[in-house]
Amino acid sequence: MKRSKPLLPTSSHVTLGKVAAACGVSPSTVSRVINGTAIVSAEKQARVRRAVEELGFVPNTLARALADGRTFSVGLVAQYLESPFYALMLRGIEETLSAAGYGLVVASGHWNAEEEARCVHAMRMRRVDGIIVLTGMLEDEFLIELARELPVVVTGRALEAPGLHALPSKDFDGARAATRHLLERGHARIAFIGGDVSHPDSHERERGYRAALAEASLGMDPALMRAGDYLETGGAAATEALLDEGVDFTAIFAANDQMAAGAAQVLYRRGLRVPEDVSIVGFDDLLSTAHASPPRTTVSLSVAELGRRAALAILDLLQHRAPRVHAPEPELVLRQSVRPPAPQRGGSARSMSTSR
Amino acid sequence: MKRSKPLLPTSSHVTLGKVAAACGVSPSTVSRVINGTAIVSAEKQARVRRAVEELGFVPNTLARALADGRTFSVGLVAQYLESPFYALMLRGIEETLSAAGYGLVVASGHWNAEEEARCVHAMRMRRVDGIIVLTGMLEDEFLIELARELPVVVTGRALEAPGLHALPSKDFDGARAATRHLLERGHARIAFIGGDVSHPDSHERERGYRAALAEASLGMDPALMRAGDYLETGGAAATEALLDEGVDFTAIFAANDQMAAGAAQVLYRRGLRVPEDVSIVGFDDLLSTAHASPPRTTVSLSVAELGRRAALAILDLLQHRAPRVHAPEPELVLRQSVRPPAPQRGGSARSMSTSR
DNA sequence: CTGAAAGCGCTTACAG
DNA sequence: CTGAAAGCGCTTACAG
Repeated sequence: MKRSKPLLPTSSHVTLGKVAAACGVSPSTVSRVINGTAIVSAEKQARVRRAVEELGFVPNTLARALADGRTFSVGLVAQYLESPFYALMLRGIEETLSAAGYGLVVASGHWNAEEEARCVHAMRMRRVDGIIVLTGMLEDEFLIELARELPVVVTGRALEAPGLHALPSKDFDGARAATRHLLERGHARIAFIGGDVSHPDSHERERGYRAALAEASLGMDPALMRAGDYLETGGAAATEALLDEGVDFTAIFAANDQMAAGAAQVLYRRGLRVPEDVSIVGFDDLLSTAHASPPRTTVSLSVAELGRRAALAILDLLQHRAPRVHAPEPELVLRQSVRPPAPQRGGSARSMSTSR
Repeated sequence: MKRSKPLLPTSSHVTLGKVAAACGVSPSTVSRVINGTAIVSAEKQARVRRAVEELGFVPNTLARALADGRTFSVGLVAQYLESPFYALMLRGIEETLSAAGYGLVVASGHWNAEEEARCVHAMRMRRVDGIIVLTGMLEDEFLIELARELPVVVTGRALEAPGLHALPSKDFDGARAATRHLLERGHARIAFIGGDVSHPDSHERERGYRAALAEASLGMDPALMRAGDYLETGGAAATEALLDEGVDFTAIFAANDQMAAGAAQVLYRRGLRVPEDVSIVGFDDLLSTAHASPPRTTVSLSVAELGRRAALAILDLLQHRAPRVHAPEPELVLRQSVRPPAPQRGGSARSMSTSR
């Protein structure tokens, strides 16, 4: 059984000129039928299409870009590509851009302004039509100036400037909702594990926690507030400290899911059960959070959808339309890591941990 | 306080020609100093560099590519970007390519040959210098033909052809090691949850399981072998079936970590503890596996490192060197989800689950 | 060491 | 409706 067509019936060596020669029309005409950019007689259309097919012509986007100034590709400055958070974001972005015929050039800045600037520079050399920046450490001013050169979309911060669209997330609201949830379930001693303070959202998440406590007329206990880094190890370390110092708490609100996972792990190791002994709420709603044991309650940022919207925003900008999109509202996702605190017959996290 | 320099001292509108005009040399000379492609008098070098600096010249990679045929970018055909597995891979690839001055164009094929072929086509229009394909469903023949057009690296399969380098992983060995580990710990009733059968590696992983059992002279019990899909939900469903059907088992070997997470979740929900009641071993060593509660034993494929090597391989190919790299050896990572089976005082998974 | 010239593969006014 | 021509921003033999 023979194939009627080769599997890969295309060649990069065939040029528009050769196609033109092959079917006896001018290059201009070939260009026009390929791009549908002008009316061409049906007869020539057919001839051209056949030749394109037969020769396996693969149009050279670079040459096109050089001629008309558009590369149909956008640059993405991410931070840590191995992070499940960026993975979700990337999913949404790639999906949307691909569907619109755009290519995606990615680079990661590792939360370092200089690296991010290098990424931006590399992308400009490649003449991407626009750039999406995922939070990061670049100064607002830098982005504003960049947006004078080409369309820019940035997530995770609020910013207004010509040619620039920002998609800030309501971290404050989300964190407040998470904390309120714990309060409503009867927790009064809620530990907070903060994010990396160099990330702007970590302040907002902490503010949300503080606000909810204040609304409940609960005083702030510094012993309950722990520094973290948005990584599992940070969540684990903070939880260990909490336990080792004998701090009294019945619940933990971690500023992201990765830290919540680290916290859960330490509790597990110390023989404390979630949610029987300690309740936990995280933030972000990573894929793995729903599949933890037990599934963890968290604040969903709809990260993949955020990515989609960032992509839609850059697409708008590229078409000279003002983007209307904004980040999805944070949403509390109830799962099984929260329960009212155990009655105080010596069952707080503290006494259990010290009793071991 | 004023800045001495603007934050973004570059402009895409400055061309090499303008730089040349600005400092009174020919474009050729500017090109030569920028690329260090020929000896230029120190005096002119200095003049050119100053002009480049002052005008904020950003070389146009596209024009360069058109002139000399190299884009310095490579295409990556991934499958599901939101998957933690691809996230790790991407990390390793981007890191290596960036360091070498290459750009990365990503697209996802969603385990669908047609979509993957579309990705490949889009990348060839962009004239990437080479393509990395992460497993996927493209026929071997397709890749072989593609490699005649440009360098290709493919992970997850064994394949030899000119211009192509494959990085198959030893899934069989890994799976056998995982199963042996369970056997050595005294488990005889080991359930196996298989991967998506359309992925080539799932067969190898199943073969490894079978081989280990055979070596231990244990008969194959079909009731212990469950179909999965490499997703948490599949692992959960398989585990539920196992429990509901009252199958007798003391351990589970899941063909990947995501299914292991799903399995653990179901066990948790049914009141079975890991590892006290049931031991679990997964595969891949995703970031979240080390941070599960309890941390799960798994087979590490060193995915990020695999990504790095795939990138090194394409770099070799691009430099007309024969790649020497191969995938890292799978490695059993011992954590806390395995323990010898409980003594048979009615403590098997089966009796516990039915006693609830 | 350096410049003028041709060419990379397209697109797009400009004239029919 | 269609073609010849110029131009996009570089690089690279080719001659000094």
